[in-house]
Amino acid sequence: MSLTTAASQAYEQLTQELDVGLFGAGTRLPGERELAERIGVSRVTLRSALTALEGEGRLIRSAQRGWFVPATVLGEPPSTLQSFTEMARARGLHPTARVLRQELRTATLDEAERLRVAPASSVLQIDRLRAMDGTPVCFDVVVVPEQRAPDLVGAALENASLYETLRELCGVTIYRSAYSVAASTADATLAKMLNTTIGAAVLVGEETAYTAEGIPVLLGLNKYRGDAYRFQADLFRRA
Amino acid sequence: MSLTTAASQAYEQLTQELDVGLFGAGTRLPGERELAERIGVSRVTLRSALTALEGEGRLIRSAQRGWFVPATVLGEPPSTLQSFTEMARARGLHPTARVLRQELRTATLDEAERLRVAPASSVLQIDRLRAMDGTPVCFDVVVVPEQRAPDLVGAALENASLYETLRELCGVTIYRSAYSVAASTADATLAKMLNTTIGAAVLVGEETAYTAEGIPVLLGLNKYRGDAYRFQADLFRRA
DNA sequence: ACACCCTCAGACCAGTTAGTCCAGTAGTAA
DNA sequence: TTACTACTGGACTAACTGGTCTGAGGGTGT
Repeated sequence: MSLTTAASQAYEQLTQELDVGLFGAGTRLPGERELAERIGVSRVTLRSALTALEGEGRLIRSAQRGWFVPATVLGEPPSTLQSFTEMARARGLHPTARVLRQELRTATLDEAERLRVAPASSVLQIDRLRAMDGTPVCFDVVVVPEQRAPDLVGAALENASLYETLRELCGVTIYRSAYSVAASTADATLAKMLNTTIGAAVLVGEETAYTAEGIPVLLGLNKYRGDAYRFQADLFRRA
Repeated sequence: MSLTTAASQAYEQLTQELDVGLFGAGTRLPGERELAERIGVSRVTLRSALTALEGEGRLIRSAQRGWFVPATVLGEPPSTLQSFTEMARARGLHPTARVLRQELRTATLDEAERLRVAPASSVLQIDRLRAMDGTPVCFDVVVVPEQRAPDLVGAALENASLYETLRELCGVTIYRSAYSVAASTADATLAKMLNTTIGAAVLVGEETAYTAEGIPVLLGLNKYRGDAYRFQADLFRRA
């Protein structure tokens, strides 16, 4: 407290005033000039204190507008597209992916339509079994037109993130995905793969992924163990 | 990309709201004054953001009339969220809702926390059984704090849309919902209600709905027959 | 003596804000 | 039709904000 420097004095006083709740959450602080005068330091010194508080996340700066007390946000991340790999990492788990199949074939009529490519053109199908910390969680089928990602055909996808590989190897960045999920139950084959029982709940996700230009580049079918996965999103209601 | 200037902040928010389809294609945006207030920015700043969006062709300006979302040019699949009622209408089916329970009780600790109200404060619980053309499809539990929607307690909710009732009767408009879905199976009670078998696939949705100000006003739990409902959403990747 | 760092007051800039006034639009009632 | 009213975007102003830079004072250590 009896630190002699003006900067730390300003810092201390601001910290205390924030602790006490003198400035309500989400509100704007008084202007720098006014604050500086009240605390009894110059604006330059005041700013160094404010910047320090910003570094600690206790204040938010907005140029030409003012300093704001962060509003207590307890909200989840907004409707963002998170890949399996990213989600696992965010939870501190170790994601793995075993490739069961990776080969070229001709597209079905339905696939060609959804991917907007010529019927019977060449597509790459990839079947993977995905696990977190060794526990199988998801059986995953992906279909990509060869012409939109030619370098993916022979790529090493074992334990790799497909989204990241697409971006780094093929220069294709996924921007938006149309996603739908439904509930189903496991048949014998799936039950064996996911190490669960026949009839167990399964979450089935269908995905069509697009670039920012609106070009469809990927069809996905994910079958998650019902007790191991939860799909999250933010929805907005139309006015 | 997190420029702190107010203009770019407004731009980012508008972009996202356009992305998630908050404003339907071809519709008029709310007035500049209203938009500015909601985004928390002055009208002048808002207009610079709107002008930028216009330059990208994402908005159309019409003097003295308003700002419009261009009608979808390409075959962009506008796979926005379909509410229960909307989905039913889209298929030419007749949606109904039978109220099984509608009474006040005290909130659990968990509910109080999620709704940000005092523990043990009064909440209204509504249980409904929703059907399409007479076929039960969804069992639905909703919890609303009494203080945030006092007029809902005795309201007639039979076959009504809860969101619309909230808005018209209580002046509460839902802006965003944090939604999560998981797969499960039906127990005896649920199987009987949904007219299906024990062990059948069930899609369980959990919702926390917020106003534009970020105040949580509603907790929802929906249990859909797995063979009768499919959850759809567009997801976006954060830049 | 000197160099160095902290602090200060001041000035200027560009972005932001609240506010006012205007002209065109749309809907309604006479 | 006509007149009226409420609302819309368009334009502009004056005041204010943080961001940046300058030059001067005042300590401290060498």
